[in-house]
Amino acid sequence: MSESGNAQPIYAIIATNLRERIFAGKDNPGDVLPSENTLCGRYEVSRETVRKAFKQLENEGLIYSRPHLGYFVSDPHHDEFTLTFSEEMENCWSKYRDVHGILPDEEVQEALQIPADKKVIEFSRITYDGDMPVALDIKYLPYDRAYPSVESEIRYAVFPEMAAAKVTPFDFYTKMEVRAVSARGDVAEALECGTDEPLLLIIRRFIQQDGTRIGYSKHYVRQPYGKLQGISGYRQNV
Amino acid sequence: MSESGNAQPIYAIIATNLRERIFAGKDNPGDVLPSENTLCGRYEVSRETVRKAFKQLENEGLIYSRPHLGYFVSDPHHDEFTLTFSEEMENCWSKYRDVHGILPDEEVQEALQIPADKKVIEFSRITYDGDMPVALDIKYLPYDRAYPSVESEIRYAVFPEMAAAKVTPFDFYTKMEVRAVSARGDVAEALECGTDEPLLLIIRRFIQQDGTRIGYSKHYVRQPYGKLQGISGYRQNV
DNA sequence: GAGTGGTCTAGACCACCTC
DNA sequence: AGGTGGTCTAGACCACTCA
Repeated sequence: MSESGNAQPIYAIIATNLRERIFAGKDNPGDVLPSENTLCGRYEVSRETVRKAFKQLENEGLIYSRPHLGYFVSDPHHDEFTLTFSEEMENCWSKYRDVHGILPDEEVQEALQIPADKKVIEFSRITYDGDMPVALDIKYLPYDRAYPSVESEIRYAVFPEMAAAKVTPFDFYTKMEVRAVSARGDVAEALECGTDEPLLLIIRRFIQQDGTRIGYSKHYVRQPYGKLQGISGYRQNV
Repeated sequence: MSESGNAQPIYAIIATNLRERIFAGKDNPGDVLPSENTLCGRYEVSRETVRKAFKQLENEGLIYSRPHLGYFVSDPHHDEFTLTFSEEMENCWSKYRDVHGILPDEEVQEALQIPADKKVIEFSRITYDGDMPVALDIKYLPYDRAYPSVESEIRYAVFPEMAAAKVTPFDFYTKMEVRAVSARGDVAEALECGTDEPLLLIIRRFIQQDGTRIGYSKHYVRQPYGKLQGISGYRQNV
């Protein structure tokens, strides 16, 4: 909030003025805003400068334009959250307990969209806080893709990097799913916790832009570790 | 200037060309892109047109600009997910079982940032699939704020709308937190489920832009209901 | 000093909408 | 026909970086 002189460009000032009206509730979702030419006159600036202000608000999600009609205030998306999830946990260390080729069960066949006779590599990794296991991560990758040949390389890699090894950085995206499950069988054993302890299960599917499945991961986390936090709505940061 | 039904504006063509190079891995994160003037010459267009192409890619998150240095390819954010969460569940109905003023316990005091002697309103709502309870939602609102006076209005409202009743649509945002918990005591009773059944707990804090707390909500969901799904990375939609 | 991106202007033509 | 936003031009000055 440091505005001693006038360091701000004109379009930013116009954008701020419009934004403040929306925040104050003077312009509400669905309302039409002043036209470009109106603001040109009001601020005595060129049209491109006004357009830059509108474009900025549009990028912030506050307004949208309907060609030939005008600019309108958007509906806020209070149900849409942004959150960060990473396998890496602070102050924790992890080790692979198992890396080997297997034939996929039905779940993995579906996730990687491969037939039952196509081998996959299964990576199983446990993360520890001190000597207490807090997370179990099981990954599946199609076998025919050439992953780093040296197994030692693989042992320390986490998933986005593993996927990125064979595709270009922007050529894949990830779908995630969050569930609550009880620790059971293998999982309870690996995490050295009681059956019925509630775990967060984060499932990820790594998908190439052309639809090809390049990875599947199940991440079990004991609580309160691996807390997922997100945020939604417009945050004033401009 | 190529014919053959070219509906796309020039800046979009330039953006597409740059984007395709990035997707193909010809330009990688950290790489510098051609300068504005270089592209002006290459495409024989004005500088503002080239700038529009760069601006679009910047808004897509593919590139960023460093003034006086150039445009660079971004690092992809494969750990950042977008997900949607709403109290409303498909094919389900819900009813409030309790709405009353109480004195906040420590947890609610912290969440709403109010003193122990400040009353809050507690709303407790259960969502059913048929006759089976699948979600319990408990909300807390500061008492001094004038919420819809008619209690019957409140009974059918969900949270973003309730908050929006007293603040303008863009004047608040939401922080969420996801945990796995076991059904216990009141919660198990309300959901008519066994103790130790794993539940997803979604906590939301509704915060005004000036920092004022306007709501706190705990949402317990039996599995596999209320599955949270998200997506990350660049999706080709252009 | 040459090159870069950031801002801004004063025009222009277009397609589409509403009156 | 007059208003709207979408695109585009050919200039301009600035502040900054780098060699």
